[in-house]
Amino acid sequence: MKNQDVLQTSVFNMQHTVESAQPLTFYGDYDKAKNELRYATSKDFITVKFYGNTTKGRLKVKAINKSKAIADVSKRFRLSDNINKMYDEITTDSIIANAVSKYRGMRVTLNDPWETTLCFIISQFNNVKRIRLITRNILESFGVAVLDENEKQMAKSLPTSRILSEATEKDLLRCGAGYRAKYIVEAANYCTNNFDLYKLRNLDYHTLKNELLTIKGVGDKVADCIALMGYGKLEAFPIDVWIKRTLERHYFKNRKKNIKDLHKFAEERWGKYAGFAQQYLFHTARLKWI
DNA sequence: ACCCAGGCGGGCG
DNA sequence: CGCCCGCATGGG
Repeated sequence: MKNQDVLQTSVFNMQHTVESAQPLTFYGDYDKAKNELRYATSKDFITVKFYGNTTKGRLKVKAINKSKAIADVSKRFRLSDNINKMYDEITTDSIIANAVSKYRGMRVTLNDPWETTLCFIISQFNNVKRIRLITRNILESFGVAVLDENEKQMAKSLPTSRILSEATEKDLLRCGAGYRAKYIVEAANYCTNNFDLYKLRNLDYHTLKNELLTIKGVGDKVADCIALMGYGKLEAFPIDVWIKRTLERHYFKNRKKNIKDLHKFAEERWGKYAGFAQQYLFHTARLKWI
């Protein structure tokens, strides 16, 4: 069929999704004018272009293996989620309502566990621009060539943990990773030789998070990011500086709260979709603060 | 020049 | 436990 390369969407906004600082978007290439995203998987180079509006649209996918690419896009953007139900569950107040109204259609993406781990180790005590820079440098230096039918390189995909376990701290310093360089090498070694990220998919959220915390360089916040965007645990609620500030400002009259209390607050208020709520609060705070 | 960034590990009390 | 500090690097 002619339309095999098209995915129908409803309540989907690619721009908000891509611009909200998620792993796919750290190493993918997004053209805002065309509303087109290009990214490499380990086996293909996918171009996905959005047509239509948030309420109703379609995604046109180009790749060597189109059916697999379609499946990848659908999974990454979580297109089969009942997003309206999720909005109903998280819209507890005007703060969230405004964020949802502004960024309706923004999805929490579902990414490869190792890629997510790598991206969020890099993210710590860093800004989005530099996360993207470092990720791109690692992609350039250690990425795996993705070939077309004629054995010609189309792109590079992010290196596996095995590949990065062969790298040295110095190599990663050259990529701009700074003091995180040693965390990356250690995590790559650990996830290659002692700890299989791909066997954790069936764990419940709390067990998963405790497992992830055994990786050096992964603390409370990064573990939640990995659980949320690498494993799809929507109840995971990463608390970074933006979320902490925005919660304190809007829900605690600017009073300082500790991380533990904020986790408790988020769990009680947004429950199993706390991470979904978090993405809206984060994106709003990051773009609009001051 | 100074401050900040999707925090974390380690050390100390 | 909880708290506090140093940490690499580039952009505003």
